Amino acid sequence: MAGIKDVAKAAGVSVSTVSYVLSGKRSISNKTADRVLDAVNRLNYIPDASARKMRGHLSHVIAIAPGRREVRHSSLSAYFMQTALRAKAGGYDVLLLTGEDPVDDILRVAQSNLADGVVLLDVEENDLRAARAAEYGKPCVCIGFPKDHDDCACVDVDFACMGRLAADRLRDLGHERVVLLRSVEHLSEPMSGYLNLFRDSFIAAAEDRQMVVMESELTEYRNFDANAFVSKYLIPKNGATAIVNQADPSVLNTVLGVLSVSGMDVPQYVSVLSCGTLLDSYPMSKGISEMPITPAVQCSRAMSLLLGAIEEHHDIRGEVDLSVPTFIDRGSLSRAREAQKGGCG
Amino acid sequence: MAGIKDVAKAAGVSVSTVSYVLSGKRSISNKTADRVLDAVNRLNYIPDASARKMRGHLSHVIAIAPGRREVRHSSLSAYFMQTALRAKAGGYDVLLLTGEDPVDDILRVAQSNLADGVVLLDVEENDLRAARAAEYGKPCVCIGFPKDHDDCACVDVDFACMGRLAADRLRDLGHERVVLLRSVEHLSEPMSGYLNLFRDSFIAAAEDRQMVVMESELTEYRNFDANAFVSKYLIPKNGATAIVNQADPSVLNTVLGVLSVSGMDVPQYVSVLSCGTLLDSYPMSKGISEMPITPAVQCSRAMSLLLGAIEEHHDIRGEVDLSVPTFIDRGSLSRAREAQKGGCG
DNA sequence: TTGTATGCGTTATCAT
DNA sequence: ATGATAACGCATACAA
Repeated sequence: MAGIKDVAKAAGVSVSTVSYVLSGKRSISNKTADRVLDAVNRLNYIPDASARKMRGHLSHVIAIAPGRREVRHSSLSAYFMQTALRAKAGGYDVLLLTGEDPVDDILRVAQSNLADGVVLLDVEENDLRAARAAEYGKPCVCIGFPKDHDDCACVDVDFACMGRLAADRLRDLGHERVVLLRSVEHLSEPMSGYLNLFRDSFIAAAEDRQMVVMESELTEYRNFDANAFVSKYLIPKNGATAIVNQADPSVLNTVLGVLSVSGMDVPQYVSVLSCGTLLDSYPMSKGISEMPITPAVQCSRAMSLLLGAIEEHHDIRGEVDLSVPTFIDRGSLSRAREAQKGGCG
Repeated sequence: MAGIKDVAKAAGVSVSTVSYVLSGKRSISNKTADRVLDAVNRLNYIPDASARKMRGHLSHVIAIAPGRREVRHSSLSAYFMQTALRAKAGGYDVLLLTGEDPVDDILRVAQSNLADGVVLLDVEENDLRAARAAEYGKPCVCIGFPKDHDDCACVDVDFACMGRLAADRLRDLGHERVVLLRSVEHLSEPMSGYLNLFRDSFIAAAEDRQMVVMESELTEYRNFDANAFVSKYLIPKNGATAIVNQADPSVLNTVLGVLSVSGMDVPQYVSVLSCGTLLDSYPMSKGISEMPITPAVQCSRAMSLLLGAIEEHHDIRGEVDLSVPTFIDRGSLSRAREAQKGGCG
């Protein structure tokens, strides 16, 4: 591993000249610059990251902390990769923490200056990592919305808004009876914040609009019975005309299979709207319209905030950045079947 | 951020005493040790990672490099997390690279000494990252089995062996006609190495054993038609008595749905064996026996090799560590239906 | 048992 | 336009 001294020697100049050629922070004659760059290439010189940091006081590394690792989270790698991409675009690398002893890990990498900032994933309503953000001594941003966020910034989709938008959209299509399909993830306590944010807001908005909301039972994955679900909520005369899905794509897929076999076409017989999910990278048996989570958007905003805090010394503590939910039409929504028959409901 | 000087001042000792108290590399009187540790706690002192590294020449960071990010890979986060866990157990942190410009990224972090070693994920048969491992100047281990692995170590499940074991197991149960279910991932060129390793070995072994292997068409996810698959390969008189699945769990799930609806019970009518998949964290509609990929095992071995190379200066270039496939019985295998009727085939 | 001094590889501040 | 050198925070060889 050649160092700056070797380059200087090879180019016949001093170390400071080499440094300045590389940083461009003062004017250098073309002749010396060429000699230096030539030596750099010949020796394959790359500055040592630690030594560089000792002066600049920035490691150009941000830490990313997933939640407890036992939480099933199929979109986790999307958040990892998007964070890494955005970080790299800003000249940063990403350090991946494990999720066990989350606070300890964050404290260690933050206080040892291994990382310049922290991104928190899988943030729960009562999140210890967020609550203790003040101790990190480094800027911290949550992807999610913890109750106690005095010392960190929060970036998330506006799930309360999503609930209202979902209710509006279905009501506008004449749906008056809706069933909410939820899956096992909800069984773990404390429930993941955003799922409940959406649920509560959706139910409130739906009731405001005189809609009836049924909720599927919460079961273990393996015990989920799509036939029972369809029989109970969709077949009866007063069954739902629309499904709002919050469950795992696979659970939804199973339901779609039963609907298909039973001749209950989507969207003619029943409309389906999936909320807070990420279906586009997932092989669904049928296109399902969706108000998705948006890892790319959230990670991008999180990195903007974080880099602003690190490099411009912005104080981002307590900042909240909720983004308006997007809607992707994949053709699984239509007017409610009664409304279709009876006219403009 | 308190430094070692602050601690020394607060404890009324010299910096070297503080350093030695913390490292335990020479004996210290209890009295001073207590004073120092007290000061350390009071000031919340954590040594600076970069300064420490300047002496030790180890950053205690390993880089993990996923393949091209557009490759769908639902188990990616399992590899990330397992690597991070094993690394942390050895006192290392994990730096997550992005997958675009893979070689550039690796060169940068390796040559700048940001990372002490490299783990390659999503390794393809012709993998540029593995082929150029010599340039990294740091030990490198692949999870996967590239053709050119002169300059890195390889850790993987022995997929060739898995193919033989799968053929044996089915043949022992009297299955003579088997259909191989594969999914869209295979469409991208070059095909992911391990999928083909298994396929080729399975087909060869099956033919050795006088079995007939059919292969499902390769289609896009959204175009996969489970009904057509079942009609074509399972319903005919000379249809398959067993399915060997290499496809995405969701694709398999769809097939299981069709089988269930058609009254073709698993395993009474048709046996199912899933190979090279990771079903246990996945909500299948029915338990499926499996010879799975094993992220925890591979990551653990990869880290052992890597840390040995980093810390004991073992030369691991060219080493290949293939682990014997495991079998998980979830009750989806039984004797072939003809064999059941006709006796000991 | 403890303290002093040096060096790790850079960058920035002087000086030339 | 270029060179010499101090300083970053720590670990260790050496001195006491």
